[in-house]
Amino acid sequence: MPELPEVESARAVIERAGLGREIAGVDDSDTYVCRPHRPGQIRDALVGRALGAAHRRGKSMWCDTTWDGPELGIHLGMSGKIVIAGPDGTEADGGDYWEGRRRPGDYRWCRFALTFADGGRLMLVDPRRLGRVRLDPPVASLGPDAATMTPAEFRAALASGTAPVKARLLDQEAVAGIGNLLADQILWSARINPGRRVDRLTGDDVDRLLRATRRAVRSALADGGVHTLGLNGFRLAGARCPRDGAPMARSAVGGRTSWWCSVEQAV
DNA sequence: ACACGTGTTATGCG
DNA sequence: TCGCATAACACGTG
Repeated sequence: MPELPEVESARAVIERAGLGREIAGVDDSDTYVCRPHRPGQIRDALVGRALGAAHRRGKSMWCDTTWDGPELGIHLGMSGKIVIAGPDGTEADGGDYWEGRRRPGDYRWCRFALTFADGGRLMLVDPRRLGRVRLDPPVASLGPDAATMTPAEFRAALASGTAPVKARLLDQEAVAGIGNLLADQILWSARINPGRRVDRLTGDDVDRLLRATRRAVRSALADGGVHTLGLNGFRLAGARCPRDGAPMARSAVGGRTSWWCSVEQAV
């Protein structure tokens, strides 16, 4: 399930296998995934064009389209995956985070598809349908990308308000790209309780959070996903902190299940 | 049967 | 209007 690193893999596969191929057909019939567009609206806007550059900011990605066409925005939601098939049906896909839950050629959960003139297809495969495809997606309100933000941008994201620090890390308008697993990893790495209010963070706390964020994002990008991070396997009932062996605590913070070391990250 | 979920967003409240 | 909390969304999985 995608956070920034998985979305970057999806963007890269589009860049590698999806650009410059003439779009001959579009299946935009899933009105939930393609909301607020009407069926056929995305098709009419894209047929005859091709995808240009593939961009990403946080967990949102979008492609330019040729002939001054609209941008095509794709969000993977909780369970989306990009699959690109060549004319011969050979697949390229955007990462292994589905861990074998889908076999090549299984398109039961295809919610959106571009059919190229060469016979290939670009698909959004998404069991839960929380992914989203839309023209000219609004990305201006997103915060700086967690992979490329400056220290000043990160400090600014934490500089005002009273929200729990984890809720702020998850706020895509503050910083774009951090999801639930990445947030737990960052807070564990920086030894900060997820419920700590941002106005109670010291300068040193913020510095540790910045370093932990860079480390976690870079590591997940290099290793292929958030499930490769150190806390993986320790967000479980009965788990003990891999650093000091203390019990891992669990509660909901920022509306999401959160795990932290009951000793190192005590309030 | 039932609770859970790696994301987003509409709604409600102070 | 702002900042924050919560429920809702859809649906497969354990």
